[in-house]
Amino acid sequence: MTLKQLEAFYWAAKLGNFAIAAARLHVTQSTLSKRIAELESSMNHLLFDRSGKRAIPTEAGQRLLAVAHDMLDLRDRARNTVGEGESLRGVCQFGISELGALTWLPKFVARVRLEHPGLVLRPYVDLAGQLAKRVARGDLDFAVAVGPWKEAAEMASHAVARVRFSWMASPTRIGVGTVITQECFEQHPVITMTEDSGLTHAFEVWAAAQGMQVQRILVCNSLMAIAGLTVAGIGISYFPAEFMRPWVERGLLVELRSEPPLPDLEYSFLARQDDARELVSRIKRYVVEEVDFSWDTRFA
Amino acid sequence: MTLKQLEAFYWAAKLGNFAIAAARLHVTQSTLSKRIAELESSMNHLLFDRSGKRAIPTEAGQRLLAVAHDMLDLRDRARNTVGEGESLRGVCQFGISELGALTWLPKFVARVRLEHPGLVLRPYVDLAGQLAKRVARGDLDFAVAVGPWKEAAEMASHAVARVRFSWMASPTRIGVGTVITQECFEQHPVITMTEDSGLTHAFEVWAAAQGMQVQRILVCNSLMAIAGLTVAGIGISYFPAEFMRPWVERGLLVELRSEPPLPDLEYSFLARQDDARELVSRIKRYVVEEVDFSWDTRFA
DNA sequence: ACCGCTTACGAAAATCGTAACTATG
DNA sequence: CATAGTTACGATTTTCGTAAGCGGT
Repeated sequence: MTLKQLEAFYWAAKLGNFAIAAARLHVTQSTLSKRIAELESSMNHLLFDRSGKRAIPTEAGQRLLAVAHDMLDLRDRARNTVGEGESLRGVCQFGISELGALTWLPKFVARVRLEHPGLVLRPYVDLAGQLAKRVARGDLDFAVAVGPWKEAAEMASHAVARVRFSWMASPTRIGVGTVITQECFEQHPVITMTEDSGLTHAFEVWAAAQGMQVQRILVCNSLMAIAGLTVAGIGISYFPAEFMRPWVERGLLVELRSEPPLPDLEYSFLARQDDARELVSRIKRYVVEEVDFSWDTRFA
Repeated sequence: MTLKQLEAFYWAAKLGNFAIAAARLHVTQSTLSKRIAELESSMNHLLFDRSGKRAIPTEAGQRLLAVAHDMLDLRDRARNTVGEGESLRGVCQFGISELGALTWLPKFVARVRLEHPGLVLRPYVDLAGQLAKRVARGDLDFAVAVGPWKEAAEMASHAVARVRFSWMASPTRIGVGTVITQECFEQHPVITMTEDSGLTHAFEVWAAAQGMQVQRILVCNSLMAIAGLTVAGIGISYFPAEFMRPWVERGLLVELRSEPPLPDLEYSFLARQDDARELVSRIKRYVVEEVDFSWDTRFA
């Protein structure tokens, strides 16, 4: 029994398909098939029922699956536990949403710089879609963005924060207390971020669920720019409620309820699934600890 | 990183010596050394401080050690969980002490036969020393006996029961309430089991600790025979208190206190350390559950 | 010089991918 | 006939043991 065999078995069982599992592990299907066959023979048990089209784990396979998962987990732990306590060095390129950049990024950077003086951080601010693509390509070590919203098999995501969003507009455009309905979208232009944005994606899902038709005359890739446009009375938009509070308090924007309300957005830590580098797992811990979308650079 | 490497590292760290670890794993020192070197290079960390004579794990090694242990544990679990639920087949030869044979063996056999009709059980009754030797040689799959009392590196033992022992004699030989002291050993012959017995070994340890000189005129390899001799008033001996109660209650024997009292004896499940067969691990569970030295065939 | 580990090297075995093959829906 | 998995086979890589090397005591 080897770790490779267990890994092959695990992913084949998990994905229900040898070919996909093989791709996942960067080996040919033949290799994967053989690894599983070896495992089966070393255990004297068939692990898959191959009669159908999908590869279904047998009873024995089911039992092994849980143990195999723990093994692989432990393998990653072993890899990372060794370098523990030493400070990281090298370069870490990561993606971050604009909102993140304006809220928790400085604290995060400060903390990491303090504990890992030898590590060069290269934050890259962009929309969720772009970030995901870059992580998948390996340009970025990880990203923190809204998601996951495009199912990509090779990506692992881990939710790190929920953020409440509200519709907002300038009080010169819309009365305080107005409830956003389909009607509003006919009267007011909606300003959204570009398509690649996680925010926009969430909005589209929401609008589609209500069967709403929306005129979107303005699309922009910067949250702060949209905020400016909204304050100027160009249209209505939706923002992280907490983050915009200063504007609301100064009377530049009013918060509007909608029926149904916008769902909270989930921000996730996004990395390649097969990236077990110590760098990633350790930095991830800092992200989990430091992410705080209510903290705000503007008032720090 | 492979399981072989982790195993090599684990035993080298645990035993503090590459050569012994290599023997333990049935490979040459060169192979073991290389496996560890590979592990070190795959981790980019030295795992041992080789400066001294003993191989001391480094800081990183220490951390890995715990994880490695869990991994190996999990590997054995993986091997065994797969066949779980199916009934065992084949032959199981195991050793058992006379006391065990007269107490819990029947229940144990009944239970195993019920759940594993395809398994042939071959209990072999002998003294602890012989049993241990046979287990080590591989003649027996396991044994349950007093011990471990000879430190053998390749044996794994797991305590399964404590049994209280008392000095006993015929009331025709010795007054009720007599306290056993050095003096008694000058007046009364002590009947013990042969040297290979765990009981005898425990007695010798005890006697040596008190600095006692003992005349042992009678040595026998059967507990029941010794009981008969003791009832006949030939000498004094020590017995599992609970097991002899029927004799005591019928007035054939009296229980005597000694100063200090005999220690409880620990019975262990004994198997080869490198024997990870499913048979052994599963049968072990039955032993642990069924061992009960107070149950008694004579009255079942 | 001995002990404990590493290195060199060659034989044996494994691993892996290409490509052909088989079975299922 | 297309999809999903297995088998055959040869090239490459890995693994392992023997034996020599090497650095402390």
